[in-house]
Amino acid sequence: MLKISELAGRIGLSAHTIRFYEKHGLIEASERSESGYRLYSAADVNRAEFVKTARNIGFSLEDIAQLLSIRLDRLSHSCQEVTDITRNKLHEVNRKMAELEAMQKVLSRLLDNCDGGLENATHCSILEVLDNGGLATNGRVN
Amino acid sequence: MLKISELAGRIGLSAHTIRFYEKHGLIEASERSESGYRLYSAADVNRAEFVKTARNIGFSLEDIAQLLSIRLDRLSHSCQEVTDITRNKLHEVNRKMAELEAMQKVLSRLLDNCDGGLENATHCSILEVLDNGGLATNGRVN
DNA sequence: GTTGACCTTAGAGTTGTCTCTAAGCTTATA
DNA sequence: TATAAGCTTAGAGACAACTCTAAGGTCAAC
Repeated sequence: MLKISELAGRIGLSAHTIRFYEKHGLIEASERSESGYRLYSAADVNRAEFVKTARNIGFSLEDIAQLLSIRLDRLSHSCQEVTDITRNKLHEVNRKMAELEAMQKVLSRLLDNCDGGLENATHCSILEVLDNGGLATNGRVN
Repeated sequence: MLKISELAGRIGLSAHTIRFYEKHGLIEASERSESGYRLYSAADVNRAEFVKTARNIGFSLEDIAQLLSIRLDRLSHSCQEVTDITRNKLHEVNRKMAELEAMQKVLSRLLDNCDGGLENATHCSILEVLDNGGLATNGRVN
């Protein structure tokens, strides 16, 4: 049985975070010592590692809570429920990527058109674009 | 002179948000009516539009505050200061994109390897991967 | 037996960007 | 003149995922 900081070291989370996850139902200690310390069994460690892996992949704590409840009772849940969660996450990631790509393009273009020298900013092309409502080439930025 | 909701309609922000931006020094009303209503001049509107455009591009409110102070006194600031802000933002965007791309790859691969059928989740390959610490092909995921 | 590392709890603070509420005054319309 | 829409303020609440604090109990080593 591991104490909280041992578990923390093992999976690469702080003890604070582990308690935080516990409060949100993600990780639990199946026992307590006489003095009240959390004690983690091998199964607890596995569960915590599951949480950490899912977190690393990018699942939200809420996603992970759902995944855990499926994991806990695989017979009552379909494989589809798992792929749904995963697919939703992928869609979310794709949406954010598209946003970031748009930002990336605009920022790159702003930088391309501006020499960025040490002269004063009177004729800074970036400020001009911002003043004029955005880049105007293929449809407005905003 | 425009009242707050007129400005709001014009630039596509809520009056709430405009007051919020004011509190953070981004937008200001150069006058008040006798009854205390905010009144926005053409210059105020330009400034608000600048803020909106910069926000649309993805600059943070803090970035925008800096850009505004440069815009307000272009002679005392260099063009480089503007490009620095822009370049930092671009780097931040690139960093986030890389993270999202990693997530995208993992999620896609998880979905590829799982049929997602209505059968129960006993042999769900996604849960298995999560249980085993991530995808194992070219270096660990986590 | 004392030091210092570790554990406990409840709860507050952080970050960024809003979003909303309450309580009350002003303005426009019918 | 009544009513509705719009304005004011200070301040609270929302969201996600931590992160930290205070005040105190426990444990191992020297």
